[in-house]
Amino acid sequence: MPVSYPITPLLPEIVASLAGHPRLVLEAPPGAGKTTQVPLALLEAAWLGDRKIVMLEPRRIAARAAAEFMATQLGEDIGQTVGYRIRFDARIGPRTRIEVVTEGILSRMIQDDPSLEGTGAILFDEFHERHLAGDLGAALALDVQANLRPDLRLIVMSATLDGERIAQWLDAPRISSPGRSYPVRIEHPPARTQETVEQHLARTVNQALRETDGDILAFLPGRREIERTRAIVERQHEGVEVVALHGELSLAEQHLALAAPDPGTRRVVLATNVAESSVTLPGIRAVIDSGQAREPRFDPQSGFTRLETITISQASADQRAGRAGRVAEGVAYRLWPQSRRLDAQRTAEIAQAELSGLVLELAAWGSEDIPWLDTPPTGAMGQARDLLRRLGALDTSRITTLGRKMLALGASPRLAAAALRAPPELHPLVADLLALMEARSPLRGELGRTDDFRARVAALHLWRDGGARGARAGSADIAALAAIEKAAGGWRRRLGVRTGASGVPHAHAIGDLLAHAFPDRIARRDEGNAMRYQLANGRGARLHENSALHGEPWLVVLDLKLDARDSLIFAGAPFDPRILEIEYSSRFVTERVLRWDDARDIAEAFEERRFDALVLERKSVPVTGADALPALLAAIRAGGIEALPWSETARRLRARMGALRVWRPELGLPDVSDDALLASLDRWLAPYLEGKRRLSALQAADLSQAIAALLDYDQRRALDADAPDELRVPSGMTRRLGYGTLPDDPGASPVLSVKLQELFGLADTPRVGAGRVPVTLHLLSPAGRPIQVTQDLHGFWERTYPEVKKELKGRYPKHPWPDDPWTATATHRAKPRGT
DNA sequence: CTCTCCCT
Repeated sequence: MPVSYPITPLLPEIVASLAGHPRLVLEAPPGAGKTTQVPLALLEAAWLGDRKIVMLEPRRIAARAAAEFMATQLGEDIGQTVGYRIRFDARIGPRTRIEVVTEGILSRMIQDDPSLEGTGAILFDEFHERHLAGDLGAALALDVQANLRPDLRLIVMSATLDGERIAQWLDAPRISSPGRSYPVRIEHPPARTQETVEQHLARTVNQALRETDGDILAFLPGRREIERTRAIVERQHEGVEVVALHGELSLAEQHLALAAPDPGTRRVVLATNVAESSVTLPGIRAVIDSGQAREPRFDPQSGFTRLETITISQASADQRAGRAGRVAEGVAYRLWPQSRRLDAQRTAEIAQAELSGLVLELAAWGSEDIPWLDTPPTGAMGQARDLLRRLGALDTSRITTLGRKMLALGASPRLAAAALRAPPELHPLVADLLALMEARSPLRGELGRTDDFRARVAALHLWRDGGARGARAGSADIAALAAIEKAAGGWRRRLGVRTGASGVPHAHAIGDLLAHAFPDRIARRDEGNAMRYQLANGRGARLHENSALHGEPWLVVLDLKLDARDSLIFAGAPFDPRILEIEYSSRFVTERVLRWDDARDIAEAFEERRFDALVLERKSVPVTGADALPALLAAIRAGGIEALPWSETARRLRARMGALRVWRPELGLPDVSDDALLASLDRWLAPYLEGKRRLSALQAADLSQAIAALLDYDQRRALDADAPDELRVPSGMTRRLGYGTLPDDPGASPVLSVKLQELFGLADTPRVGAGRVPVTLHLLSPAGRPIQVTQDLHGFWERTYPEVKKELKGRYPKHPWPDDPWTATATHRAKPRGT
């Protein structure tokens, strides 16, 4: 008797649509029967011939369950018409026509046989989850269909789907099926001011207990929030069973959550996203949704992935609410305002994940230009290529032989690189590391908090050697160890190893192997602070207070919490730094590094030996003229032109040059302003710095010479003539000209300070600048007191001198004060010479 | 002193 499903009436339409068009989008909510009924219906399609159907499932449990369900429906055993293929486990027979596979398997199948010989249709189940492997598989399949296999049928199936966009991407018709579920009433209980999510949720639990029958499922972002909420709910209610459900729980604990509660007991399940898709809970009548989830976000800048608490999408909210309507009408309480708009769909994993596995697949495929639904972001792609080059999987952008082997091994690129570098005698240990690295830590209790990764390996070995009694009571989850051992067995088969590792490997064996997987996360202890480490990628990290790794000089960091300052190391293993010399000799550089020590006013040279950003050795080396020069010039640029040892001579020389440049531009004198001198240090000053290590070794005389050398011979002669240092006055003495200070006004008239009597006999103001600029006379009394400032000596003699003379005569009677200064003899003494 | 989930 064929059982009827909501999707059953649509099956002929689905088959017919695919006969006319090789792609289809099928939207059907949970309970419609699409996962099991569609593959069986396609089996009868004429266009399929005797080809196979491949169906992708995002989870191994779902793949196995779907295959079993279909086999049962056919009245067969699994491995006959219907089989499955997941990692380390396949039940496929010679007659198998429907293969249910997990997402990673499809890219393997396509890479191994791009024409997909013998496959007539591929179904992508639960495509709305938008896993990385699903997106890649779909894009590869579309590429195959477009270029090699136009007859290949592709069916994208989903519960909640961005149907219009997907249909456009696929250029495919859409068929929608009703589901089999009951109506769910949506409520938005408002939060009180200052209320935490946990308090709000606990209050809503009370409301749900009053308003509904059956069990309550609440969604929270993480374990911490679950524990806080549990504390509040348990305080408020007796006779209510509160169950936590999250990924860190043992299988036994998860089973407890899934088992039916005692009759008459209301149960409240506090869950993370596990309960959104992976775990099915019976008997839920009310859902309480915090609207939050935690998701990994890859940061290409740092190369690390961190968990972020995000606001869920509308599709997730609907999925969560749907959990309340499986058995009867239900209620969903949403802890956010009804007015808030959520994003329609969740962000695809491809947009926010680490992409080294994807890039390796694409390198093997030979093209990144395949029909993506969402194109992978360039930043993460670039980071992935860098990592793959570092691991030896790519040279520039082509896949290497090692890269192909890594892909064939089927571990993440990092772990695959480490596995393939290991000598065969270590393969048993490698198998354990692959299994342990891919699983959550099996350690529990006190030991669960250790950051020494070796403790996980030790727990596995103890358990393997001595069974459940071998593992110390309470310090490890036996079920988790069993699952890890199963995976390790799979890796052993793939590596061609018969027996598992046992006993205690030497202290560095584990770190030495894993260092090959995380060459960018090699860490060296700080010299000053034993809790701090420097990572090879240039970042800082620290151990937590009770670290078991304290004292290790070298670590490979396996897991950390990213922080702008020092990240916190969650897991690591010590290793022997000699492997770096042996295996990564090309990443060592020895470089001369020059530094200016401002406090000591000295250029220092070091020879540094580095591994990436880690400075391993630094020794002082003599500073040669050639390499001190850049440091000195940089120091001068930093300190400014005034920091140079300017002598009075040099200052005056520079001032005169500045003046003449303005007075006689036709001479083409160089610009000697601060900015111009700083900008051209390497031309005019560099020759005088040669061989010097300290700035103070630059003598004032050097600077004067360097300034003077800015002029050629003709300019120098013009300078002496037209911007002279001093002027001879009628008394026969020479007096200095005062030039303005740069850069105030380089062309200002220079000042000649002179006693009045020294100018007797001089009719007019002396001029400089080839006669273009009168000097500014500061006329002084015999005692040097200022009498008058003027640029018009002639006018002074004529108009002012008669007045001034009277006064000066009284005050300085011993000095000559002639009535006719034009013809008088100039003197700098009290009495004219020879009188 | 800590973290959702999934997979070759």
